[in-house]
Amino acid sequence: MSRLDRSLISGLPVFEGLQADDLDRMLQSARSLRIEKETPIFEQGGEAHSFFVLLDGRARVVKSTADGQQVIVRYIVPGELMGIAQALGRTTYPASAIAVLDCVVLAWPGRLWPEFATAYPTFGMNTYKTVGARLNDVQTQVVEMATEQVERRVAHSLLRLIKQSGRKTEAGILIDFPITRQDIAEMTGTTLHTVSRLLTAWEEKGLVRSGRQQVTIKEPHRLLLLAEGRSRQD
Amino acid sequence: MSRLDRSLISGLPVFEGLQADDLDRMLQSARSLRIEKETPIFEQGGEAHSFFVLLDGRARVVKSTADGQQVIVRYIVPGELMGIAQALGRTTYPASAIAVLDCVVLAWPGRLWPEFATAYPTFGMNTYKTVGARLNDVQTQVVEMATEQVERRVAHSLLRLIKQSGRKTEAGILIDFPITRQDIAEMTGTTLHTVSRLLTAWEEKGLVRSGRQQVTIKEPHRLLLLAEGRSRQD
DNA sequence: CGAGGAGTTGACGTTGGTCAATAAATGTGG
DNA sequence: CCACATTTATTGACCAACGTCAACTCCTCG
Repeated sequence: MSRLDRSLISGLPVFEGLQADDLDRMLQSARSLRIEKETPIFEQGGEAHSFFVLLDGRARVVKSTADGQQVIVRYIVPGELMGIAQALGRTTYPASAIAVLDCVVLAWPGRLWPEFATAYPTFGMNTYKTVGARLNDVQTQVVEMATEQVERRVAHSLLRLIKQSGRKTEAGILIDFPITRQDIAEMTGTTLHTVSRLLTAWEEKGLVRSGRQQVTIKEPHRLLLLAEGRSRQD
Repeated sequence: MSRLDRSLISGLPVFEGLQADDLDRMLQSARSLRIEKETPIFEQGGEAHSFFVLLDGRARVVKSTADGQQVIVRYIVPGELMGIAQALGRTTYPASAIAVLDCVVLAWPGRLWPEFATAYPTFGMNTYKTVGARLNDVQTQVVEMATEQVERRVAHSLLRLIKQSGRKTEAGILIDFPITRQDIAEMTGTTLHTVSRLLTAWEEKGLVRSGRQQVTIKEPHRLLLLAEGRSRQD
């Protein structure tokens, strides 16, 4: 089996502050996996056998209800942790992760978590910082869902997406992975119909440009005004 | 200053697995505080100087938007941690906590967190377990807000409240602290009007009994059916 | 070239929010 | 202990946001 090079992870925020030989030792227990587009990386309710760092591609984290409805909790971009149930004392995954594009991930056996946390306290702290940020994100999302109406929620979601995963183009900032109306609906608690109507309305106003499985924000600033609810009437 | 006795905390889940002398040492750096009803314990955006265990009373954790709207993120009952920003690498509190009743809390200086986590790893793990449970809770709440309509959300909220804070009475299970229609609305992302209408409707069906600042669930099972969306038509 | 996935758009109805008025309970000061 | 203010709750009338249903178009892939 080919050795994993330290340079794969040395630049990532989660591994910041770790010594070169720490990184090497951590990599010795890692496996690298390729996951094909639209296949699951781990599944809700399944035993939390591994935790992961996404090296390449994009993943979406999805939580489903008993009756089959689902919500996209977040998107994961390269460099980010996922599936860290073990770090939170869980034995099963609370959500599923699905590759949005072909992905490369590093996977560590979940049972190594306690050793890692004590052997590399910086890594532990960095991980918990991530957890803290995510907890805050999802709480913010609850607040948005409770207080904002659909138009603002969708606007906020798009802004978050370009912040995390935007690529500058001539036309504006492109969300850098395929995303459908349905996906946006599942992130914001609405229907693909409403998302479609919003996007066409915004397109007419020159805020966005959208097509099949892609959205470009042409005027982030004006979309932000809309998201914040200033920008009285159209 | 009076010494704090180990029996204050020895039975609490967060301190499970710790030695008696560990508990004693931890208590040496704790202060005990009384907080009056309706006053803040810590405030959103404020410097995270301390973390807390609630010993007596009830607290509500509230997150507000820039424009003053607020959402009740959760209620805290005796024995639970709160304000653990430091454990998640945060320097400010992401939400406020307000005493719902007169409260007694133990407070530790936030800067002690790193020492605690290394000196008492069990405590650290227990804390992160709590964080994991809360992250899961709030993600579940997002799913509910995205997929369920108001009636079911309110039903779910009440069920969660009696689970966490219910007291058996002759009439049914009482939510064991003062809670207004407005509070329930802020937990579920609706208005006090809608909550009022729902409660009176449920009262007519014999599911609950409610009055000023109090709610009793008479038939938890039937309310659960309603929350789960089985129980077709009325 | 055909099938299936993604998107658009119109018509319609319902949920639940907004506005407003009133009542009931609690607290406060004289 | 009573008068009055304040907080909490109830209820009706109205209507808008947005979900549902349905039909149709346009891509893309095999």
